[in-house]
Amino acid sequence: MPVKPDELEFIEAFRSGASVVPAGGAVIYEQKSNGKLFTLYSGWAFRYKSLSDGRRQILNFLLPGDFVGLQQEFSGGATHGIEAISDVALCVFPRDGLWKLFREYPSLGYDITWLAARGEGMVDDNLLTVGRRNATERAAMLLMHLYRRLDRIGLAEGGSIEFPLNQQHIADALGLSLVHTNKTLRRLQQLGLHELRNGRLRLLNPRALQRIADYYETPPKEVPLV
Amino acid sequence: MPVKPDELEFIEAFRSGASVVPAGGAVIYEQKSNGKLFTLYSGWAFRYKSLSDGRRQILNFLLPGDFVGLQQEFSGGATHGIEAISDVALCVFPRDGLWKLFREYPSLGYDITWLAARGEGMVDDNLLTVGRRNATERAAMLLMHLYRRLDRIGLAEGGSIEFPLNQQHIADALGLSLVHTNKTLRRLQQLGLHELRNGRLRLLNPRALQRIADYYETPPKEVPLV
DNA sequence: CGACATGTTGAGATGGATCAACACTTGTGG
DNA sequence: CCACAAGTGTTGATCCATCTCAACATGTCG
Repeated sequence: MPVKPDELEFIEAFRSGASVVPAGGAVIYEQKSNGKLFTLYSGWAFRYKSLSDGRRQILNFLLPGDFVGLQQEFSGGATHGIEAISDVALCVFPRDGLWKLFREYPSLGYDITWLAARGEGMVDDNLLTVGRRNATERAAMLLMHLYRRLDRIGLAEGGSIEFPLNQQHIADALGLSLVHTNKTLRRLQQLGLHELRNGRLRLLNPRALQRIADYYETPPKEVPLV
Repeated sequence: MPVKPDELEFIEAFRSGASVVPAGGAVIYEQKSNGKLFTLYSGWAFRYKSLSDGRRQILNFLLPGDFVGLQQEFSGGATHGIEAISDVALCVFPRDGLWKLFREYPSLGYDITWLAARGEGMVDDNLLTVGRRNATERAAMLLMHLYRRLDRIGLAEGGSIEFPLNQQHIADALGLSLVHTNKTLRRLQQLGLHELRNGRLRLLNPRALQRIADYYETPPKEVPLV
């Protein structure tokens, strides 16, 4: 979506810098929040929460254009971590400038709210998946969902996308064990529904996948960029 | 939290009216969004999503002071329903006035973003619960969580709260079957951890419940009211 | 009184967890 | 160059938490 020049200027001034986090590194730690807001420029990351005995749940995946950090800002202590999956480039904003942004550029505040609401919508979807879909449906859901998101931001090339997740990531996102995740993915692959090789994902039968997942395309909407 | 008089005035003008929905009624339907935003004045409700074969997942419970409708506003079609549990009183805002609100009263826009982010934080918690906690832990979590929320808004009286949920609601919130939910709650009750009678919930051993759920109090934060 | 929603309990079935190997790749140091 | 450790993916065997099916109890409301 287009941004007005003066807004862009303010964003430039607002941001406190860019930053790069290597694959596997922590963008923010689960315990202590660091007072920052981020926009993801490139690479993959994920938000997660974990229990004290180590069980971990991935809340959602972050792709280029995604905005994060608001929950940290507003929810008291109950917080989440963010970890890079591939090398990641970030635009960093100081959190305490947020109010100034709302006051001086309400349109940007509106966009940020938009992005936050969209993020919540994605977590809603994941909660439905984890709460009510079985393992096969969950896996199909994940593949469809990620492919569509990448496709929508123009990162699908020749019917396949970069796919840097390992099976542990997938298991933690779907609320399944690692072993069962492996067996489930394997089954889908042997049914010829998808192909996962050399870090790229190709959907061989998207129609079947969306039917299994009971997950149908919704009309795309323009997304603002902050 | 205090609201400035002129803000209050704008809110009064902004809202398109109050509304009442009887217990069991739909506030908004899952399929068609109705272009409205709500603040819950009194009563209990819940947001949910369901699969086409009827499996249903409750995303979160809505209590007095909660604000809803943003996800509808921003996410394309993928939407949720809202249903009243007890009789519910609502303050209704027209959705298309939202931009005007951001522009003219950035502080209110900021508050709304706050509330939206807080809502997302709650869904994050539920996703961790459903994805990684077992049945006993989930039930303990739900009881603690709801008790604390009611307590924080001053609706706990004499160590107990109103509790209008039936076991089907609890099952749909926890991602469990109805039967297993019943057995799990029964076990907790027989261990003397809580008491559930005449539509009221009393926590007899909150320390044990929070230990089971691995869910500890976070420092409360002031919440804006819109 | 019967119809209906809700809660309770038992028996049996099963999807997914856990445990245990093993294969393959990559990077590291000797 | 090889030896080795570490990370990742794969597969089989077994276990158990939860689901499903089925029955019955209770209360409410017409």
